[in-house]
This record gives sequence, structure tokens and C-alpha cells, in this order.
Amino acid sequence: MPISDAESVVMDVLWRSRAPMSAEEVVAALSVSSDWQEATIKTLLNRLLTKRAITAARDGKRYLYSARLKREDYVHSESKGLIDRLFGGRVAPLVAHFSEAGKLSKKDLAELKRLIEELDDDA
Amino acid sequence: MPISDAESVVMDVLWRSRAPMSAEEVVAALSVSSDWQEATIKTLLNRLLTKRAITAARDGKRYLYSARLKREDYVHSESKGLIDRLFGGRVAPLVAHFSEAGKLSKKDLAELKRLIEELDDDA
DNA sequence: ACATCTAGATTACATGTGTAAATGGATAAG
DNA sequence: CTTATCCATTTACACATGTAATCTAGATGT
Repeated sequence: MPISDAESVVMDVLWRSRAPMSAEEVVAALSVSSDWQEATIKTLLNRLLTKRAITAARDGKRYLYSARLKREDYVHSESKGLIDRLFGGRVAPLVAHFSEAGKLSKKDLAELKRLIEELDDDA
Repeated sequence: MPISDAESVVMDVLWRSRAPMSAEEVVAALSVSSDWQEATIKTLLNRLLTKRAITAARDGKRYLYSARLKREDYVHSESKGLIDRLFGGRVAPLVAHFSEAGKLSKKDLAELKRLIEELDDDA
């Protein structure tokens, strides 16, 4: 089951903060970056539970939630999906696209260069 | 208005084939790769029309459809969306991710290397 | 002119999603 | 013991999406 955009925002909280955390903590964390009502966040937590993307462990009266789906896995499937759909399944054409669009920062350039060299050395 | 996954498949036909083309031609093109009914494709064409992603020019009894949204623009907004959401808005971390996941092909590597050198020369 | 065909327009319907309010059951307070 | 409180679970509802069937007006054949 795919996790939706709104749901992924909640996942982000669990990934970035040191989960397990209570619903209240999730709500607090999101109060900064979103204007969702508490009820909305509860709904999203529940949907994530039924999608088995997170787990809940009872802690007295409440639950502590943790991500079960790993961020790396999520990131990978999302990225691969896009690269497959739009770039024939290869990474280079995506980079070429950004390059042609003039959307590669100096920083990106430098980092890419370093990456490539490093990989070349290993090979 | 965002264009959906199913809609983007229809857009692909218009982008890849030399549009303008009739609905029938779109249907024919898609009969290979999908098992959508003709009615489904008509629906998608209509939704794309209301989203103003395509245009229709009367040709006798029927219409000839063309993409108004440019593929480059679509590709860019989709890619940027993903890179912003998942990689802090920069391309290099995405490449690093694929590299770490061992998902960079030789071909990708070679092409990336060439790209970087080329960009370096320009700079 | 009438019946038929054709292609676009309209309607349909289940499921997912964003967004939240209402309800219910356990717990704490009085 | 009764009531108020706190969370989680249920229910709600509009809009998007995937997937199509049906309707309808104009074109065509007879």
C-alpha cells in the first residue's frame, strides 16, 4: 500500500525525531511546520498503522509510535518510481536534465564530482 | 492543476508521437501498452482538456489533440518536487543515494563522468 | 428523409486522500 | 462512586482518480 503525501509528512517526523514518540509529540513536532488539527494527525497515524508503515507500542494510557517502513526504502521506491517513469530508469539523464535546465548548483557540481571520483577509485 | 498518473500516460503518447493526433490514434497507440478501454482514454483526454494540459483543434467531425504542457516542464516540476521533498532540493544527494544503494549502472557512471567533465570545461 | 454510425460529452461509481468532528472507553479527580 | 478528562477509534464529507458505460448531436449511407 502506497503512503500518501500527507502521510509521508508524518513519517518524516518519526524518521527525523528519535521515535518512538507519542501522538502528542508528533502533533507538537508538526505544529511548527503545518497547521493540521490534532484530529487530522491522529487520522494520518491511524492510516499509517493500517498500512503497516508504523507500529504502536502501548505505554500506559497512550501509544508510542515508531516507523516500521525505513526512510531509505521509502526514498528509494519514490525515487526509482520517478526515474523509471521519466528517465528510462537511469540516473544520469535526470542529472543531465537538471544540468540543461541550469539547475545544478556549484555545491551540487562539486559534490557530484567528488562522488564520481570516489566511485572511480573504488572501481 | 496537477496531472495524474493515468493522465500522464496519455500525455506521453502526445509527447512521443508527432501530435496533433485524433483520439482514435491515441487509443491505437495505447492499445499496445495498456488495456484501457476507449472510453477510459476519452475520459482522460477530457480531463486533460479541462486541466488545460492539452488542446483540441476541430478537424471535421473529430478533434486533433496536442500537448500544451511541455514535457520538459512536466518532467522538471515532477523531478524538482521529488528532489525538494526527499533530498533537500539538491541533485547530488539523490545520486549519492543511488550510488550507496548500488544502483548506478556502468552506463550511468560513464555518462555522469562525461557530464561532469563537460560542465567543468565550460566553467 | 430516415436510420445508423461515430465521436465527443455526460454520467457513474468505487476507492483514496485531505481534512476533521464525534464517540467511546479508560483513567484521574473530586 | 460519580464526573470530568484524555486518548484512541469511528465516522464524516468533499474532491481526485481510475475505470468505464451511456447519451447525444452531427455526419453518412440508403
